[in-house]
Amino acid sequence: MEPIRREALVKATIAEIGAMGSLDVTVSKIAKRAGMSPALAHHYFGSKDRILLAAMQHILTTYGHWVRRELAQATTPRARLEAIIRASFEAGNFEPAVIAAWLNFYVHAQGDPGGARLLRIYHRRLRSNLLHDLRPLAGDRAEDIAETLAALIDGVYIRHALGTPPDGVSAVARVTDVLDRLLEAR
Amino acid sequence: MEPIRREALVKATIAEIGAMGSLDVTVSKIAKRAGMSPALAHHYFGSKDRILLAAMQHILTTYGHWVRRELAQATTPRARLEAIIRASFEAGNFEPAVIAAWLNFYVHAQGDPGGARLLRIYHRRLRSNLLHDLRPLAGDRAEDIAETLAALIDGVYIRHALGTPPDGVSAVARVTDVLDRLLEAR
DNA sequence: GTTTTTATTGATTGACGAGTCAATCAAAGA
DNA sequence: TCTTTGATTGACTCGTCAATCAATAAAAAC
Repeated sequence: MEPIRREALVKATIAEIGAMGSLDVTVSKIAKRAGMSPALAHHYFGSKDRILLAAMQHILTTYGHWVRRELAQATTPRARLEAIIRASFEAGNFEPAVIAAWLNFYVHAQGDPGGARLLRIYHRRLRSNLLHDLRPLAGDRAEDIAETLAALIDGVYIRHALGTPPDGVSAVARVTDVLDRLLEAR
Repeated sequence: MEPIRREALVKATIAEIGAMGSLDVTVSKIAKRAGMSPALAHHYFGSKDRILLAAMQHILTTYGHWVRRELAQATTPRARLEAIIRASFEAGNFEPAVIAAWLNFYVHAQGDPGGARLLRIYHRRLRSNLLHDLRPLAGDRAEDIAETLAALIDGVYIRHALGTPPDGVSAVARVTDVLDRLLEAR
């Protein structure tokens, strides 16, 4: 029973965050959405913070799946880089719930050590993924380019998430274009 | 008396946001920090949202000053572009309070129309500033480059604000480097 | 068939915070 | 001097929400 309830709560949490557009989300609403009493949510997670953290973790895990799925189809370093970029702009990332969760994640990472830890993991993973395939293409400029690409991915994501209507395809095009310019440069 | 109180409240709000690391900030705490009763804060601003909005506006205004100050010393389009970039990574932007305010600003922009409006203004201003000096250098590629630079600035800012210790100088270097690569490319 | 364990909830508590209001205080006019 | 007006506050209301707990139902173990 426990794993079922936990999963239901995590999904309900993400949905609720999406509906509210912020982390100002009540345990009661989450529980109701998951079809149980607020008390039961506390029973399984102990506290509201733990529920939110589990939701963040779930989103990162899902993102990890996308990266691996895209990577599986790529062979050359260049193709693998594009795969990583494509995973970052997967349509699922622009679901309102996911956008809201990411933004709030950023906020939470300032104070909550658990959130900060998760964010560091995401940063490190993205960086090392990029680095692995940049090395053979850019040599000792790889680290610098990786940092730039990572920042660009975050920036483009935020702009698509907030301002312009989300468009994964053009987002990928923008980042890959910069990638190519940086690679061709001496 | 009114303008004095309003300014004190806005400053106290920013300080309090910085101290708390989030927009979960109480009117009471703000008022106490500004040396007055909570009731008085309501008297002058009407509601908590208005106080927060005024704080955001204040941050954007300050940023605008920095841009103009940097621009005043630049003559060539290339120098002006660098000035805009430099303003975005001014040390003041990395004050914990300002970082917290920006991040929360992003979150709020999702739901609150006032916040969304302010964010649009910031986006448009940055874009048109960049565009103005990119046109003579990049012709019809200017719009595309402006969009990329804007995203990169946001992305680099967030990474410096959250992860790596903030370093305005290297942030500026990273963005200007990309700018140059994009300009030199055919 | 009885006991133990697990799942579940309704009701409640305790804290906190936004916004209101009536009452004071002080200065500025008349 | 009397009065009006703006500044200011303490006390209060009302709502919300996380967390607790005692009680019940159901299943598992013995």
